[in-house]
Amino acid sequence: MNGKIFIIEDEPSIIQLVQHNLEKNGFLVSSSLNGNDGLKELKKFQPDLLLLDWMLPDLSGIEICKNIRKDNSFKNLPVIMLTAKGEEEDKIKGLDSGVDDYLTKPFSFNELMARIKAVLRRSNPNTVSDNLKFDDLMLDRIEKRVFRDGQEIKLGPTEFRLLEFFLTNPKRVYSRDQILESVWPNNINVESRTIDVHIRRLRQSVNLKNKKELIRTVRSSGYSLI
Amino acid sequence: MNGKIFIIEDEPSIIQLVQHNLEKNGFLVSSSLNGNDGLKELKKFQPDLLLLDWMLPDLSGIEICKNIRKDNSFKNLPVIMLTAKGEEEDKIKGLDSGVDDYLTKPFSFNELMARIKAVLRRSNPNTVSDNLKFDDLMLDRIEKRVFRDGQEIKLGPTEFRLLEFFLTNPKRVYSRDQILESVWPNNINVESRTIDVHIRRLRQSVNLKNKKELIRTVRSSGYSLI
DNA sequence: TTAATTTGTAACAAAATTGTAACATTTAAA
DNA sequence: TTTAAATGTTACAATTTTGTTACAAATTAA
Repeated sequence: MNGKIFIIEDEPSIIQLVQHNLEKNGFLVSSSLNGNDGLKELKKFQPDLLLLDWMLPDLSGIEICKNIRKDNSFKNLPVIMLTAKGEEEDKIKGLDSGVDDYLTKPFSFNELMARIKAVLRRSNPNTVSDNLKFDDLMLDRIEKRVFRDGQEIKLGPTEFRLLEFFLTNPKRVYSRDQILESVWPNNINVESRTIDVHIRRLRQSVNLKNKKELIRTVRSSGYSLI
Repeated sequence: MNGKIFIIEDEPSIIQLVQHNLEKNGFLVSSSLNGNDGLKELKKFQPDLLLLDWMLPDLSGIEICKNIRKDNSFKNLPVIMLTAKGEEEDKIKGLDSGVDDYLTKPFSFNELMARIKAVLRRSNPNTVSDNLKFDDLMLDRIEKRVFRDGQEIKLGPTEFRLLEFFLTNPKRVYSRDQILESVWPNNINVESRTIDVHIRRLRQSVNLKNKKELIRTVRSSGYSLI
């Protein structure tokens, strides 16, 4: 993941949280606490996407947005609007003014990330890559392929989902219940021991010869990547 | 303002000035005058941030920084590097080596304070990671791992829970009944002497050679960390 | 359709963990 | 000092947890 994201938001704690997490995800981030500063900084920063708060101390998000659209170099800058609860009735107005998406506070970072990806994929596919990497392992979510050390590994559907799940939080230990919930369809019921068998299958595929073990067993707790 | 800050800097007058002012601002501060001492003290002190001089009599700031990053319990310790004038061209190198920010001497205390705040603000959301620390011991609840002095210690499930329990209130003495209630599943019944055996096992794992005893026996009362 | 792949479970093997008893050592009190 | 209580230590059998394999049912591809 790469690309530049600019944030105009007057709540420092939100900026902090979002900025930190976006940076962890590989984005370059800059921000302003009010509209006028934001408009100036924006030109310097030349972002690929703008996160814009609805309510700002000086200008409203809408005004900023209209302002931006007047500027030729920002005609196509994607904007995601952040609105506080209770401003919902204005959503349509927001979308009319050239906003690409909106998000109601409070929101989870995952939600935000999903929107950002979706918008960026439309406007600038280069900035989004859905590859999960860990150690010498690489999982391509789009093409549904897995490589270790550059060499492709063939996985069955369940093994793929299992590995994908672990890769979203490598090193973290997941219980069998957590794994079941996240990797198996919501309605289906399988024995928790079934996981052990799939872990075994995943291990067999992933542990190419002369490669170190990738899946750690944590007795009485579950499994994790390592 | 609170938190612990460690300083490695060979100029006593700078240490004095900075330490005094930081303490006035509510920080707990400790320091060393050279790299080797610093690395040792660091482990004992478990700071939330490190101020690191670039030029030291023994190791360079860069070397120390690399050294620190190798240690699992310090992977995310924020570091602010202090460089003397004329070393500016090395700034990028400094940032590459895992430094979070730098400051060129001479600097005003206000400047330093602003950087510290900024860095801590960024790293603090990270500090919510479920790590329990005590002395040179670190327990990662997410990854289910324990480190002493940076070195991993393998524990069985019960030993892990036992240590986790003690770490939530280190130094506090717990009776065998309290330990039983909190560490063992609610329905199960075991002899209170069983705890002694598990304490013994925990001690054996945790007391790496040449390390001081971590678990204290309080006769007729129970056990605690120390 | 047939063939191939994938999936869940049972059954057994292997390994790790656990509780307890028995004995040793330390500590505090008499 | 002697004695009793508390704790340390060790060994071991029972139990729990996980690894592994085989196989039939279900699903998908050919």
